[in-house]
Amino acid sequence: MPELPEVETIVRGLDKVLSGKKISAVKILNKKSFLGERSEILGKKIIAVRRRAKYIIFELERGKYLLIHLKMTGQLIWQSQKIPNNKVVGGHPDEMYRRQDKLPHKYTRVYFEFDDGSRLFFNDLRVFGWIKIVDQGELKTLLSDLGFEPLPYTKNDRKSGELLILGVSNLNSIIQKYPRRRIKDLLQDQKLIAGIGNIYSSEILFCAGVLPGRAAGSLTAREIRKIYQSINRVLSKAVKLGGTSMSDYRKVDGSKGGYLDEAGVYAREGEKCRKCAGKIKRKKIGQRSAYFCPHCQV
DNA sequence: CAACCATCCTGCGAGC
DNA sequence: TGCTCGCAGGATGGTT
Ligand SMILES: [Zn+2]
Repeated sequence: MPELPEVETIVRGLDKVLSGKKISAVKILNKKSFLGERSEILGKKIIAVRRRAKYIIFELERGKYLLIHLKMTGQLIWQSQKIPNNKVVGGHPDEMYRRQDKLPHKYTRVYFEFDDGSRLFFNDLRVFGWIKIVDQGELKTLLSDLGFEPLPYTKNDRKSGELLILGVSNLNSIIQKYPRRRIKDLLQDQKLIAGIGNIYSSEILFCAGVLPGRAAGSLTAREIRKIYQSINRVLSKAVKLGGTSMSDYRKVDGSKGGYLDEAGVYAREGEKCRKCAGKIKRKKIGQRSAYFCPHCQV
């Protein structure tokens, strides 16, 4: 669920509040959601929180890491002990979660307690997500197959350096290498470009004016440039809005809503296109719904 | 090689 | 009311 903008948002928030805190307890409410021996992280400090693709990485003391994937419905909420309104929320904005009041609730699978009494809750309705204890070697292995990071200057894994950032020439090479694959599928392939999922692939292609089912090899140089620009525009706008995750909590905070309020096509089947008078269509591409405007996209 | 399928889970809304 | 079906922001491993 959460894609790059949502993961980036939660990572920025958590890095601020968790850096320097010591893990004093780990409560595992669902065994499938936590992989590893919990004693390996008890008493350890969190040095930093960052991400690579849609993976969240907690760097701990003495070469240990917590690797987290939110998958479809994962959500992280940090809450201070003294001021419950002082919180950081990110991940899935599912309605189910909004109906729950106190934490932990029925979808909380794991939570952490820190030395200052604050807590971090991992909620995950569908139990696809997980938290895994790894060392540096395992971390590297698990992340080794990931492709380019689409956005520059975000908080991805700095140690891997600038080589990770997607440039227009990289996009060209990818398209040349897989000319028969559909462009939406390429954009979502984590081994090629890391962090784009089902919302933003549709949004990017709407922005670029390209139909999601187009074979990569049929794209003109101009269209490829437009797609490249759209990747940057759509994702950076979503990051600015805090992803799609936090609208509910943002309303509580009196601030603005998330990206989905402004989505051009995603989950808007049958609704009016924002650029023309036509209606948004939905079509299965690679077993997932692709949304597009048949008039604005060619 | 690309497209399709099932799988891991839980819940919602539409239609009968 | 109760049932089935399709759907949901991910990723993997298998088969045509
Ligand atoms: Zn249109």
